[in-house]
Amino acid sequence: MTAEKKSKLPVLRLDPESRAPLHAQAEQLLRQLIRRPEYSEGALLPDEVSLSRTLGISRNTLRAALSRLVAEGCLERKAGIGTRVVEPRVKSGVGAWHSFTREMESKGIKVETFFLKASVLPAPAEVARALQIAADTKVLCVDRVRGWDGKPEVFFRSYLHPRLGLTSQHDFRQPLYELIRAEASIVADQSFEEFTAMAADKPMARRLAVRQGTPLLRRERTVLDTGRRPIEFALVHYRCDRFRLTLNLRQG
Amino acid sequence: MTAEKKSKLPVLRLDPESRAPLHAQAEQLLRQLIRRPEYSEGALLPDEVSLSRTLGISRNTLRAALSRLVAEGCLERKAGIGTRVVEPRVKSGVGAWHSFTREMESKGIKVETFFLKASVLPAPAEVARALQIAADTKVLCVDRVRGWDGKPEVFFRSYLHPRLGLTSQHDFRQPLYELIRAEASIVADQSFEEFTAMAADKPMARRLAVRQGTPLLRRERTVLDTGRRPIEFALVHYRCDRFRLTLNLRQG
DNA sequence: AGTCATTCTTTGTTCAAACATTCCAACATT
DNA sequence: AATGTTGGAATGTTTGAACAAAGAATGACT
Repeated sequence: MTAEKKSKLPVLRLDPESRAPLHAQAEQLLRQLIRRPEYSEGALLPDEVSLSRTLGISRNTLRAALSRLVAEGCLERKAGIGTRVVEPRVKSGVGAWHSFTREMESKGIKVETFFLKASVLPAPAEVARALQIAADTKVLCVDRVRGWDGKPEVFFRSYLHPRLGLTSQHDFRQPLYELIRAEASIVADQSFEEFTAMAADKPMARRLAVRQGTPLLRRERTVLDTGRRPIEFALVHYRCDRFRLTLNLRQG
Repeated sequence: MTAEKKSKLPVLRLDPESRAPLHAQAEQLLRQLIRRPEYSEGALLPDEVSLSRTLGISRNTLRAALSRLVAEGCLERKAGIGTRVVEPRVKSGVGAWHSFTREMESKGIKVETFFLKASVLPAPAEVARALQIAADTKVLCVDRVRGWDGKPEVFFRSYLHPRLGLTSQHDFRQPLYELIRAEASIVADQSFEEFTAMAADKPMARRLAVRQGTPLLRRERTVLDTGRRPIEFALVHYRCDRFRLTLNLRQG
């Protein structure tokens, strides 16, 4: 038996008096809906056909509202599965990196990955905390650079949990998550994230081919597996002049 | 006669071989299109009906692509006018604050503004640089708090250029840009911005009704007038638990 | 000349319908 | 038990159509 409960159809009613468009009203109702406790734990929403019938609007109109909530990071849709509320953690609005790569490619940008080096070293305190291991446990640290048109744009440093059994002998030119998936765990699309602004120090400036002191965006990211155990702690640095942060109101 | 040229229909062709959805392909083509010089200065795009015919897709499918570019800030649509390319300057991803207020209200959130205090003081170095005035020139500093449901969410500190002729006697409970507009300049929708993460110090914690040390988002914003002269330098502080930053690739 | 109503162009909204794709679960087969 | 197949349920894609609303241009009237 699954932990997923099929949710009963909630009572939702639009205001026929309002001059606001139906998709806007639906969006607002959905916002209220997913703030309710029964939806706050990543539960599945009713399917689109039922929901549109409940609201008395067409499926297209409902989907317009849903799409905006998805774009905002409040909801997540999967074909064949359903629509679920994204857990209100400190989560990326961007989603996992591999989906970002896909998104880039859909925009006609071919992302290239360069492997720099892999080394085994005692976990720094911050890394040990994120991976839930004892400090100074040996972890694998992989440095990579991504970019396009031959120019580096993003620097990745990944600390991988020892449980994965990866060594510096593996081929890190292929996508990291393929490697992890092949090796052991299933990567869950969950992560805790944090952004900070900083200036490029000397090694970082070299890696990204920018001048020292260039503004960078530092992103910390902890990726979990399906059992909610930490798999990877990543430090990612973006060039501020190539990436943009936008501010959104958080739900709930 | 207007400076607007009605643009000729550009030649755009989708790839019938591609397995990518039509709306994604259209989005990609539009991205290339608006990067061309004839569209880089805020020119009007061809109307939706013609464009959809040119692309060989339905108007609905085209609009899906357009809507994403609008949401991203690349395009701007107005009923009765058309769709124009947004100028690719270093511009807020959020747009001007008053539009954010409007957006909030469209979501059913009534934004309230509280005026705290206005004082005249010598410009700190950072402020002087942003406003392009000599250090220690007397400037007007206005502190305000915005929020909803009676709870403070955002703290604003605005330093206003002396050229505007505003004094602490003005009524700062009304929207600031109305005041500026009435007083002198025309506010251009242009700004330079920067985000930083920080922890709440004592006075900030009091203003936002949070505990000291709460993570905050600090936003610096310089607003220009139509003549590209600085009007306002604003320091805005958001509660990290209520607002979210998302990462986007910058256009251009 | 100025003002108002009309009309045209353009985006905004909404619907119904059909088919494709993805995933899961149940069943059948080895 | 392991594997393969199939069908159902969900989202994804796309179309055509009609009308609403906003803005600009036109023309009529004062």
